[in-house]
Amino acid sequence: MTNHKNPAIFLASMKNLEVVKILNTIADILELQEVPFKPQAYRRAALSIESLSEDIREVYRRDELEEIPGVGKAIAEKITELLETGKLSYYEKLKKEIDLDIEELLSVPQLGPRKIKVLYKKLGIKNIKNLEKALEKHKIRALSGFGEKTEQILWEGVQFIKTKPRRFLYFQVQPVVEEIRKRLSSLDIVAKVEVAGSFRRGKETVGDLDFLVVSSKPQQVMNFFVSLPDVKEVLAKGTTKSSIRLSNGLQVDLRVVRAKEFGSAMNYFIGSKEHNVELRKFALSKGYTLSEYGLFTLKGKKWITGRTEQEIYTKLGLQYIPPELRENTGELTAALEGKLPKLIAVNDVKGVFHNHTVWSDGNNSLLEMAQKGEELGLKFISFNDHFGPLGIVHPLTEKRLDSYVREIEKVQKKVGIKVFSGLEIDILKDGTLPLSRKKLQELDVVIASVHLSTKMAEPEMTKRVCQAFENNTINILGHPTDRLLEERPEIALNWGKVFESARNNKVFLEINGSPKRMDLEGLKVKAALEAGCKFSLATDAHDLAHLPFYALALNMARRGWAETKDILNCWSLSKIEKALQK
DNA sequence: GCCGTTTTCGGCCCGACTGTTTTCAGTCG
Repeated sequence: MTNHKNPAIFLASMKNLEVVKILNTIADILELQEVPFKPQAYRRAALSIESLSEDIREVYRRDELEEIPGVGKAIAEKITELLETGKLSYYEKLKKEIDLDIEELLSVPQLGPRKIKVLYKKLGIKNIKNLEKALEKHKIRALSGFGEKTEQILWEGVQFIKTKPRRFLYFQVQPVVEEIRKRLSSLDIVAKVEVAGSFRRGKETVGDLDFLVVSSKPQQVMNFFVSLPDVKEVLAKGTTKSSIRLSNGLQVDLRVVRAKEFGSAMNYFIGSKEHNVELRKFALSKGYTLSEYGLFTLKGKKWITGRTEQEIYTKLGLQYIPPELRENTGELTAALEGKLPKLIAVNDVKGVFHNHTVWSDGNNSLLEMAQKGEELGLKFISFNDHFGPLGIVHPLTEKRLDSYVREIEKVQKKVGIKVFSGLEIDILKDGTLPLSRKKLQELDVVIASVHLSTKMAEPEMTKRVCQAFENNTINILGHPTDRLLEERPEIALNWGKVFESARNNKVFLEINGSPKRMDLEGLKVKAALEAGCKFSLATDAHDLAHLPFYALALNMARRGWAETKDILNCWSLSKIEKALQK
């Protein structure tokens, strides 16, 4: 589990993403040129590199590029050229050959490589601008293979990406999921309803929603589905598969299946696509073929199983893989070797860290928050109101700190759960904290976060954070990337160094469940875990209503392969207190 | 271009829906 040998992890390195993007564009171009099979190869390589948990330059330095799955001699040579010279002659050559903005055109719904090729050849369309003009002049319906309807769809597609809705927050679609589930369940003809897709995998944002229904009357279910309230547009309607778009822009897909197909259909619909592709290949290697209709023998296509997901994985000789792990980041190999982690469940969480009150920028009192925590069945709650320089909303000051701590002691006497005193303190520009070591040691839980001067370059920001760790008064690094989903990018950090320093200085990395933060996310949790780090789950609550956010943090911990031994919140109170001593 | 518990050659995940067709190609998930 632990891999301390190589701390030089550099997640989501710009270099990695650069390489990924070029490999994917090469695949796009080759697809356009109708080169068989190569596009897949480039995409597979790109995907592996995308989920790499270290800087590809490190892999290159060790001369291990060809050990990346999907990277062989030819692609390794291309990556080498790219890393050594910053350019790739093969890529430049391909770009010249096609001379159009393939990436942009592919982003138009219903427009793929084949149509793009025709549009280019017949009308010289190179980008969306050209496309829109041709659509306006109704030039496209005249082309063979195209028609009035296609023209209409492409027009809508172009308009759609102009006002393209962002990805939706998990938290934001949660009530939509419940509403649709409730409505579908209310039908007598529906035997079973489940949500699949990236929502089911617990991703922090989702592009669309996928529902699966068991019913013997599919047509009736479809009629009901496309006439749900709030449907703005019906994108497709068939006997087993339909798609709608809600007025907020969220697309919802529905598939109706038979009971004996339910497991295989769930598996297919939960994805991820990359996981499915690998699983199907794996099935082939075992003499089976897997589709949404079930697991069949390769010869004779005899139905083997498909009623439940568990049966499919078992039949293939694999451990059951929980949806959160299905991202093709090594779960298949682990399942084959029986080495999947035992993921934490909501009942494993004994309490919550990082809660704000009226003492800084929260809406409720210490007592109200503690009582609500008790009501939720928690065993402890940690108060971490803001402490820092100007720029933070209504922070605690040194003057008010003593009365804050005394107030927390009073609250402790009034509730039946453990109440920890603490702060969320700013990490200043130079890596110091705006409060003395002595004062900090009087508190139970010190969370330190970056709030100000967030645009620092990577080396300086890394130094700033690691230096703060080395002062040895910090228990937890708050919202480590400082990102806000769809709003604000991550701060620039060398994650390998940060993880290493956190491990050495016994600083827990926060998994912050505030819906817009969801920080750290799964892939980084996994990388930090491999570097030997431990974590704390945070609500970042500023209101009573925010206390349940730890369930969202839990999603990310699960996606990051974390177990109870890795998460502070799951430990006994005495063990927590010991771990927090500085 | 990659890869191997049928393989170093000959495969490469699978099926629904739609539009333009007159039996299928393209796109999507």
